Amino acid sequence: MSLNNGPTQNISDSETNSLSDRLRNSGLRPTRQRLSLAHLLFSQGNRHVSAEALHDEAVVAGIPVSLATVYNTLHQFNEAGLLRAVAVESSKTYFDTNTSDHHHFFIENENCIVDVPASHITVTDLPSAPDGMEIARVDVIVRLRQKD
Amino acid sequence: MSLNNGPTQNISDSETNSLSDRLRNSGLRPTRQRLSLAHLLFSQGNRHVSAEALHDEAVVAGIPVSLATVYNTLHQFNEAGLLRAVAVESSKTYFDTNTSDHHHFFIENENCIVDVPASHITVTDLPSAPDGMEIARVDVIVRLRQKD
DNA sequence: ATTTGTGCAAATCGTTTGCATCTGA
DNA sequence: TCAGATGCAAACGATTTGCACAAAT
Repeated sequence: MSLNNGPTQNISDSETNSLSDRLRNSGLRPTRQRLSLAHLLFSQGNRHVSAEALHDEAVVAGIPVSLATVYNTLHQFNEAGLLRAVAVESSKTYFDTNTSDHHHFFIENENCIVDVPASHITVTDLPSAPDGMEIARVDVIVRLRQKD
Repeated sequence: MSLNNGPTQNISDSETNSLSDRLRNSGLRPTRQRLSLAHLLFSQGNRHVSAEALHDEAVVAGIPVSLATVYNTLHQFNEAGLLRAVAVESSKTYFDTNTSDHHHFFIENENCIVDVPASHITVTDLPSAPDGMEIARVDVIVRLRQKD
């Protein structure tokens, strides 16, 4: 059993250690909250979460953390390259735990993001960036809707 | 001179008539506000405006219109296909007067959207949509940042 | 006359911030 | 110890909504 007081989830000591290292390597102190959130984010394969959703999850898992801290943490993880913010519709921000080069489906009436299967989608004929600018990233969003 | 009471802009009767028809064809009553906003939007080539910006423009042009009406109008135009909402990330929604199939540059520190020169960008290897779904649209956003 | 649109101000939603308190190194 | 993290509640900006009034057909 780890030293965490509340959480009902199980985090092995070895996982805690590797998460700690990951945070430390990004210049972030491995605090209880950050470790717990990292566990929720990174131990379940690729995920696309909003701040609210992650906060709800944490509360359900018995992790004491405020919404403000969830926002802080998500942004810090994003800046550290542990996560990637995905822009779909400007109301809510989603964070993708898959930071490799890939694209997304967006299911319009469910407000749900899914990775496009790897190796699919090729973008060609990219125009060159205007003078003094460079291309930071190319995002492709394939918007899906219910047929009929 | 048209019957509009306030606006300092010049809208010819023939333009008013064609805008009227366009609105009517979309099932929208050609009211003073909608005509004036349509004029601002469609008489200056391709534009990418936010609700706030358009409202400011209208106020400067002497068009009496409330911000709420600008929001309503933009959404109605969007639904009618006269405009296209572009989602980037800045927490603000931009509306593009170019409704044809094309893509965008997004200049990161200026929060500014620019059309990618026509005929550029080809997307291939598109995965097929999951069962019961169809592709509504494919959006490509080329994010630019200042070099160095 | 009836339906639809408009303005205003208040309400809402996602997100950020200020500040006192706590915690990890 | 003490910089850095957290929680809370209040502040915020963009957008929406409710309702009385005005305008279009």
